[in-house]
Amino acid sequence: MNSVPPRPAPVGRGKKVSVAVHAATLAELVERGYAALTVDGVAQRAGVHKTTVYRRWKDKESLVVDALSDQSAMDVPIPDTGSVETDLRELARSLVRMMTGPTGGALLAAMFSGGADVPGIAQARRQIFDDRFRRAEPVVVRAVERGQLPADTDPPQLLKALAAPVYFRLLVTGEPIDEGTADHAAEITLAAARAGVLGEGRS
Amino acid sequence: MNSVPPRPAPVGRGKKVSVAVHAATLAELVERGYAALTVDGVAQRAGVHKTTVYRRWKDKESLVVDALSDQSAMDVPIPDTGSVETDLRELARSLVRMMTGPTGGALLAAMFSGGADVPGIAQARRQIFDDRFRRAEPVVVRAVERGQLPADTDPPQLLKALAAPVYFRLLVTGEPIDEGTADHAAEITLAAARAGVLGEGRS
DNA sequence: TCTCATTGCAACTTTGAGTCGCGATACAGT
DNA sequence: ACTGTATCGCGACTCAAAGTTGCAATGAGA
Repeated sequence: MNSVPPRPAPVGRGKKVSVAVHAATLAELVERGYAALTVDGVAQRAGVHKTTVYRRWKDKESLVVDALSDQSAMDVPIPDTGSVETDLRELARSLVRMMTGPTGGALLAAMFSGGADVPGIAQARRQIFDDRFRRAEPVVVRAVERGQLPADTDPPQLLKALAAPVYFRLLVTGEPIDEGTADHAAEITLAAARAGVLGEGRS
Repeated sequence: MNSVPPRPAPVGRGKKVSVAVHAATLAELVERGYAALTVDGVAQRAGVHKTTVYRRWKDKESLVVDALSDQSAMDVPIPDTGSVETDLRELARSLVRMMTGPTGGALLAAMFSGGADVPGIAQARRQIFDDRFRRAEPVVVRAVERGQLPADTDPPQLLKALAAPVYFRLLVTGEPIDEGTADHAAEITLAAARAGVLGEGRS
């Protein structure tokens, strides 16, 4: 009967607003970066009033974190070619593609270009990476099963070794990133794995 | 005769002020990070008025970049133990030590936690790394001469491979950094170098 | 000692974060 | 179609920090 349903449909017209603000946040993030992003700017781009944004999100940080979390559900194709070399190369290349694409740009901009010390953003970032690594683990597991890698190879560790050179370029040296970067990272990781230094129980 | 020397001694009592502001900037950087750093806060800590800071530095960015450049002349001990394993491990460990120390903390805070997209800071960062890599190159050169590494091993590339895992932890995954991290990075790099994937002409 | 550059000081403008109250409106259930 | 309520628009507000300006005070060098 539900004499008085507390919140049968609490989302009124807010759904569309939410979507618009999300999109606007990502867009502003790409164009201006986190530091130069203004809530008013996001609101105007979304065709919404500033107050409305503040009614839905606590502050600038929450707004960006939320927009990021939404975007974190990006589909990462998990290669399965039967060869570790090819699989790792593909994995690295899709990472590069993500980074250089417009969507990835927003993510990276927020996560590293200004929001690095904001607790919420740091946490969201970690969550995104955990998720991504977990989904890529099968690639390593399969390689071990095929006998192409040492039995004690630790999947997360291998995946981190794979991603590290790419991020190093992006964040530290600022060198351009392309397929060659990905292929090189795959080579390094493969050599390390075969040498048995990506085993469990290592830091 | 110099009837009217343009600027015989332009630095009046400003020298001490400059030093104090520099120190204060670094200190505030460590405590609050780049984003939360206020010029007024720096000025007060330096025992100087805000206006004075603005008279010497164009804005917040210039102030931080300048303080950073000063600090960039940190001495990196270059190991020479006769063994690549030990040398690389030492190199990585001193990087970790630098990162976890108070001085390194200021650098990292400014370079990545908020100032990543500020052009001046990005440039200063690149310069610092170039310098650091150049000074460490002899380690690789010596190892090649000793026949411990393939002849075509590219020093900068090896050093980047060495640093990448450490920075990845610091900036991306946020995992704690210690000696184990350094040792692991050295192992990975060594395996890659021996496999010949750190040669010249690779991206 | 004398002088001029440098500093201290206070008041000012601007910009963006975040808040509040009120009136307008779109959607839900009937 | 009608009505009630939650949501939204709007403007005005506080607050903090960036950056500027004019003037008075002072310290270091000739």
